[in-house]
Amino acid sequence: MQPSLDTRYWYLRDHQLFRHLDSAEIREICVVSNFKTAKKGEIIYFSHDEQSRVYSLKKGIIKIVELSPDGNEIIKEVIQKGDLFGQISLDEQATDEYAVALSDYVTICSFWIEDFEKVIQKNPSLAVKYTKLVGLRFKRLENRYSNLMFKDVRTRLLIFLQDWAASEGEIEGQGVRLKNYLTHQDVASLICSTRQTVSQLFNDLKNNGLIEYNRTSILIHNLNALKV
Amino acid sequence: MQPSLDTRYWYLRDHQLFRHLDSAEIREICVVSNFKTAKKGEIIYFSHDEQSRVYSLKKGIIKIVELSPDGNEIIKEVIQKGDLFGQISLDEQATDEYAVALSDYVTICSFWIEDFEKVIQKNPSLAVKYTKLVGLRFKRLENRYSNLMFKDVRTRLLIFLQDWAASEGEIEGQGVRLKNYLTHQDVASLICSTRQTVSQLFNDLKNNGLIEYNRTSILIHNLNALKV
DNA sequence: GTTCAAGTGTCGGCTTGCCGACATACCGAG
DNA sequence: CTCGGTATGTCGGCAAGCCGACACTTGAAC
Repeated sequence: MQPSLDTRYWYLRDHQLFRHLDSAEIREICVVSNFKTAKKGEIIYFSHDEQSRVYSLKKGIIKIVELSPDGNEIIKEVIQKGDLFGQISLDEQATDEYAVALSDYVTICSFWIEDFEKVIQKNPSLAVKYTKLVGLRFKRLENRYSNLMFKDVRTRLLIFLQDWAASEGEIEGQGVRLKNYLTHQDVASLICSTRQTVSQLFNDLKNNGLIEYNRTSILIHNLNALKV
Repeated sequence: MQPSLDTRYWYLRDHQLFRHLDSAEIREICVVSNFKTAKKGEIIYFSHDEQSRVYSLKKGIIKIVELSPDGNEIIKEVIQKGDLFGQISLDEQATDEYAVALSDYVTICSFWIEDFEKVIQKNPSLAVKYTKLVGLRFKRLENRYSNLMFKDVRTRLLIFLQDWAASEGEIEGQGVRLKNYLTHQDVASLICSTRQTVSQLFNDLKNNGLIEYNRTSILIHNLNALKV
């Protein structure tokens, strides 16, 4: 069930990638866009047709997951509103990854990479913006990689919390509050550790008075105190 | 000492990124290009001016290195002919990384990212190609990342040898020969391990009759026998 | 309210592979 | 040839953190 052209128009117009285009250009892009919704727990893409697409998250939160050979899941990324995912490198290579909705009311918008390439070809400034976005994602991954190499689990968790707080935290008194949509297992998978270790570290932090938390929310009393 | 415009022209023309451009376009790019050479052991870039550049390796082999907070070096990538490196995300963000020539006769070509952006603006099809190249690097990094998460050191070394053999190996009888320009320390840093462990594993492989090696060359008797 | 599955807390044992220490081998410069 | 610096070989001790096991908590479904 596709939303009306108008709705799509307003979403695209709102996206940092398309903001600077004029309305005729946006309308053109509208035509080749595809919208989809999902609710918590649903798997969002997997099939082959859907692997040749670039996605953008309009609403909600999702995680990108890949299964390891031995069946463990690795979370490659948590995607926020506005982020791009899917075949952002614009090649056709198949992957084993899929996306899972972590919240209700997930809405995503997607393009065939062929269509998207055409759009890029037509809008040089879009080309530059897109290139930079992909580059940014590269940097982010590089960062995770070097953390994994150099920091122990505890430090990785602290960095993870800081990043999370920086991107989504809401200031509350002296501290920062996070809406917690991740399980310990999720966090473990994001920082390359195990459920048990994460659970233990969270309790350490709690006992040291650095955070409060429950299943739905995390309160970091003082961001600076988390600094390594 | 810059090579002649002609030399530059032929190099750029040869690069997969620019191959489809016409000669006038390439000449324009020539003007903003910058060439540099180095020999084994030399450090290639470090300063701030040189961090706002995109590089392409014309000849030789180099490694991209970053120092960890505690002084250990992490090899982020071994760069082969034609590969891009440097500020490929096209932002200005400073990094602590630098490049070291692993062979003699290293030649690199670079662009100011501002210039490069202009080139992209003029040739949006270049943006698509560039994005795909970055995407390739992204995939490679993702792979390393998931290996690091899921495989033990021994397996990572085996995978590393297979990849190396696939990209540079020369068939010799039943096996594959590699020109060995990496020290155990280098290999360790690439697969996230330590010198000692790598040394030990290499000897295991040798004792099991899977490989022969010395400082300058590695012979893998049978690639399939390395398969995990 | 009851039920049940998913998420969390906690405990030891155990393994990997890191680390320091030191010996040895190799190679280019003089 | 000798020297010195770099690369490699090898050992044992040690710690991080993984893993299985199991109990407890929570919240949504009925």
